[in-house]
Amino acid sequence: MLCHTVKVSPRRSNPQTRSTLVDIAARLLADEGPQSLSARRIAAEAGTSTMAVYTNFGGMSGLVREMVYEGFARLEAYFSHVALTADPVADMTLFGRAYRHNALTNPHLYAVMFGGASLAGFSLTAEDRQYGRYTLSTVVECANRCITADRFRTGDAELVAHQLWTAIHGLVTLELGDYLIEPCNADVVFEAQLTSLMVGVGDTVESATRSVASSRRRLKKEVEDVRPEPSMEERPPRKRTV
Amino acid sequence: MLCHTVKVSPRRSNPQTRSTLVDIAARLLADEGPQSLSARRIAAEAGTSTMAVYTNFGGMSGLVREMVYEGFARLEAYFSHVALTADPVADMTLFGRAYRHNALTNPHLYAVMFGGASLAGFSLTAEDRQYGRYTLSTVVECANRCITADRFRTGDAELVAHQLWTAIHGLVTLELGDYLIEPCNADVVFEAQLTSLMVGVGDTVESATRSVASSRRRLKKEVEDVRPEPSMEERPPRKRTV
DNA sequence: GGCCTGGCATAACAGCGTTATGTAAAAAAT
DNA sequence: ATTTTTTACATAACGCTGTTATGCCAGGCC
Repeated sequence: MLCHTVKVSPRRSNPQTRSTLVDIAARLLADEGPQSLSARRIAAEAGTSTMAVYTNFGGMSGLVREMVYEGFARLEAYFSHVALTADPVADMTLFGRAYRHNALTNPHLYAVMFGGASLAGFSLTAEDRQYGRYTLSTVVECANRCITADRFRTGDAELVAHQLWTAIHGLVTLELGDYLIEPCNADVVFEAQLTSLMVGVGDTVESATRSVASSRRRLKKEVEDVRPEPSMEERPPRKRTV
Repeated sequence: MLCHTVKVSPRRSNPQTRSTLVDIAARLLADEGPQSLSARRIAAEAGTSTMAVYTNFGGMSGLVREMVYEGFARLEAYFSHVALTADPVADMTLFGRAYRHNALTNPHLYAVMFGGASLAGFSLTAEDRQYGRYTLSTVVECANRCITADRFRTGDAELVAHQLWTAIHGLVTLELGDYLIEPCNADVVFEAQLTSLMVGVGDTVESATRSVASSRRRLKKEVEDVRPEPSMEERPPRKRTV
């Protein structure tokens, strides 16, 4: 008979091991790039064997997926600190700034999340992408507020959100790829693009310019100062094996 | 040694070997994706040893770089078939369509060129990126024509070109990453984005809509029907061993 | 107490990019 | 025409990768 298999729990995995592995992997990815992210390296720094990666995550792909979820959570955390003000277009452009800030803060992770960078044979599943797409719902709501405030022309908030998302994503991707240099450096293109995007979907040049300037002023306090709080669980102090 | 198979080994730089390797590598990348692109696999399919990759390209990075240049040339070939008409905005949006068409036709190659996908430890040099950025000059010229025709507001053609490039690039990247699904599929977002982008940099909604529709009609004849001519050298007939 | 079960260490396997070495053929020099 | 030099390529090895088969042994259950 196929298993009503059982909840006998003989030996629980060390709860520290799992988070330690993710922690180290994230640090390696951030500090030394995707090339240095190997099961052996991670295991060595964690003081375990490579098997820990397989019992905890089923392989390197599982560990990378864990980090991707962490990355989505971090992006959402930034978004959650964007205040909803009486100027929805300023809020919208601040979402754009938050998106870019998150990408520049975790460039390698961002490349795995959205850039299609294949890390150790890892590739996103449809479910993973749905997770990522879900983050957009905040932006869709903001687009709705822009429409009801008569700042945006179109009635399709989801479509507008996708247009803004893809545009900002492209800028960020090329910025991370060192494609944007003087005189059209990333900052210049980004600021111009924010205004153009708002105008493109219906705002006037004057209003858009004002809102973009307003969001620039709000950036530091509402986004950059956000501390990356421990997202999944409390980070236990690093385990040191002798 | 009883190597009775082939006698085809002129010692001075067999001209066939080099192009055969690039040819096979390109086919592997296109048909089976980046994972299948290994020196051993390429050498096996070419009937040579892996050393051929090193004497001809200095390593896998060199071979990948060769393919990237080929990819740039192909994009430029598409661009060169965009006619310069009396409607510069229609021309401009046709450049956008050509850009997207090129990316969808060579998705894996495009990912290496612009997406920052690291293939076998390959990464673009500043020179490589300059090569890629050079392709933009055609778009900059077109932006200039849009400005002098009073269709675009801003005076900085290079900046406008960068805005359009990054926006379209982002859409294409997310499309290739399967992030754009119903109801906001890639086609829907792309068409809406083309119009919005033109409006964003100064065109009126009516003119932009007309020009976008015009470029849609021109797409097949001026872009999709372009045949990928042999770019680097004449492709010799594939050499068959045994 | 003894079960088991499952986390993890050890070691092996297949594959990767790369390189040291050897060979033989083409080009150059005689 | 012969010798010398050059160099493309084959072979095999090195160190690396992700993954897995095996075995030990620490725990929660009986």
